[in-house]
Amino acid sequence: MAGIKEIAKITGVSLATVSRVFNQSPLVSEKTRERVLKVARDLDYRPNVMAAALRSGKSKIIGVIVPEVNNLFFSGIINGIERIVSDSGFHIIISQTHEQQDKENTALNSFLELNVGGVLMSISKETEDYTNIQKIIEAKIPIVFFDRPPKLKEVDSVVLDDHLGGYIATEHLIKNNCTQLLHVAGNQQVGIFRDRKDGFLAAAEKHGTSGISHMVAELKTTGNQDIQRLDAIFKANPNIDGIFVYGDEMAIQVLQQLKNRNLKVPEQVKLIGFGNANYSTLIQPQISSIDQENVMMGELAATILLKKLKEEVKPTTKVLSPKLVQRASSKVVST
Amino acid sequence: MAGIKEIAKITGVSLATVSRVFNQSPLVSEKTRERVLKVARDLDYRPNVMAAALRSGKSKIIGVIVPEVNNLFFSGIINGIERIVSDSGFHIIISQTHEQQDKENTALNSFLELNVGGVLMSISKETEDYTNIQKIIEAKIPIVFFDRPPKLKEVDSVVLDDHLGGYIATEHLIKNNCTQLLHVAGNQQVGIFRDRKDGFLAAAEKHGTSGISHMVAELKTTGNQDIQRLDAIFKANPNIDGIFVYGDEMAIQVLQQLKNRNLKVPEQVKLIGFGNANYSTLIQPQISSIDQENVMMGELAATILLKKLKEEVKPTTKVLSPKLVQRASSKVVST
DNA sequence: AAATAAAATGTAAACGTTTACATTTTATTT
DNA sequence: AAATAAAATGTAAACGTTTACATTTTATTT
Repeated sequence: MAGIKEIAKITGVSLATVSRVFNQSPLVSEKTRERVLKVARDLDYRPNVMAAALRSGKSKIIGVIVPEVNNLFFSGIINGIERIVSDSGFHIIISQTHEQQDKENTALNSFLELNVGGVLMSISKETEDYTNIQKIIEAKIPIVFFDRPPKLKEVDSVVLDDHLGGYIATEHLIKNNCTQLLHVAGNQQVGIFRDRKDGFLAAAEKHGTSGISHMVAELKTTGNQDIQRLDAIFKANPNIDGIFVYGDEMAIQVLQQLKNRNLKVPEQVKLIGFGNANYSTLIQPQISSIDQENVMMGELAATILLKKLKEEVKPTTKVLSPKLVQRASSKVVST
Repeated sequence: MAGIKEIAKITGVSLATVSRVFNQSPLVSEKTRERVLKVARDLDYRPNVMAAALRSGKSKIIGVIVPEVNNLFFSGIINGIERIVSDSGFHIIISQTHEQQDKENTALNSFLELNVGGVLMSISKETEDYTNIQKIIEAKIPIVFFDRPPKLKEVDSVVLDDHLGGYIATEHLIKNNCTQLLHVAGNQQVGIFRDRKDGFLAAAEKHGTSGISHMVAELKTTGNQDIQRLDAIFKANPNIDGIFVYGDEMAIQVLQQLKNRNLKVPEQVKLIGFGNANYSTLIQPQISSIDQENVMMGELAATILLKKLKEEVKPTTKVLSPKLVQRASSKVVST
């Protein structure tokens, strides 16, 4: 495998100049640049990233940390990241935390060992201790957070306006003539679920004067117990005609329960989820949802990171607006 | 950050000896080993993987290539790989092909640039040209394939016995009193889908003498056209009482269609999918499926790779047996 | 045309390891 | 106890880049 040395010898130029060509240094004349590039192409030259990393202390690797990879939301983000990073010469290394702080720490330490050039991450639900994140920041490694930033100031992040998402979903139900609203809320420990609920409450209360009533059912456990609690609520409140569920997976379960109670969706009850998961369309009726713009989130986070790798930029927080995706489960049916 | 040099100075031993300690060389006495490790711990020493990679020509990175990361099957494999690799000192780098040969090539070239220590991969559906895979092999980088090996001899691979999977699924239906069997088959270009169909045929034909009849509907397009063809089949063959679908996602669609035709599952028709996807349990009735042992597949592939990294081993092909997961959709209902 | 500034190139050391080979120490055999 | 073999350690070069600093070349100013 040819190295910078051979190229230097053949073109009759020094090592430094060849190196400059590959690092897009402006300090090299167009003529020699072309000559070097030609020879490099002829020799099928590939820069040795390890050597460069060793000398410069920075590798051409971007570390990505997500809670889970098998998840439409995060895999979409990854796709967005890949798209932006792919032709920047950087490599992506993905680590999963499975929502565990210690796995997150392991990943961050890995990144330090690899001298990654930058980090893109969404912190785990469990994470409360930021010392490992601070280590990255202290090592002057640029880091951009997406979806779930830590509670630190002066960090770059790209987040979704979950409050707006909850608001949009609720308003959609109201516009489609629902008057007795129910929000099936997720674990309120999690910030985004709180925001969705608050969005629901804001929309419901805004229209409260015009005969709209609303209630919230917060789910705590996972599994059957929740399902039973919900069923009790449906039994006690047969007039519910609009349901906003905090996530699509649970929305499918809710749909199932409504069917069991012989409630027609969307004729009697309209339903909307959150997340725009792919399985929202597998089931009949297909479930309306709130799209989280995850691909764009990944693209944006990666774009900000790449910019930070080039120049000093002030920390920014970018807030994306979720979008309504209407499907059969919330359609107005003319009677 | 302390390096090998500081440790050498403090312990009064040479660079080489320190290096040997960290590379578990047997050529170092217990006494000095302990002394070195103690000092290393005190200094919070972390080996510089870049330097090691540069000098040795092999990095402590394992490259993993999967078609898609947002997929229960592959993400399970990744989890299995992570579990095995995690405390081996290796880092994992995941690339997706999205079933495209050129993305696969990009990933493989990336791996060469990074001088990965080993590769774990499942080839894309599109891949027919193996030159990039050959490059890896020529570079003497150990490589282990999982689920979809290339048609090359002398390669290590861990695969699933899809034929057996099809057989098990079909026999399960027969045992549960189905006599008019339908197999909804996937694209027969794909080897594993052919195997599943052949397994179905083998099981059905074995019992053909005892009044079992069977038919196959091969799906070609994706989307609505297939659904309509299937519906026509259901209409023309109202006696079908046992259906084996090539995959869980399609199984959900089939269940939907059966419901639309007011056919009760499992009372009138029993249904089983393939893949044991998580959404098989979201819907009512929960769908029986064939588990692909993906986590074990990942663990095995990683184990084989780690062994190859240590010593020369002959290429092996390990065949895993899929397992029946019975749920409500194929239960015998006492009348 | 000489003096100066700017652009382009070159020199050589360094990044932190690994490893072939050499040497010393320790254990084993005669 | 000397001779030999095995185990442990050491020396020094090398992996392929980047980069601070020095030098040369080219362009600009006087």
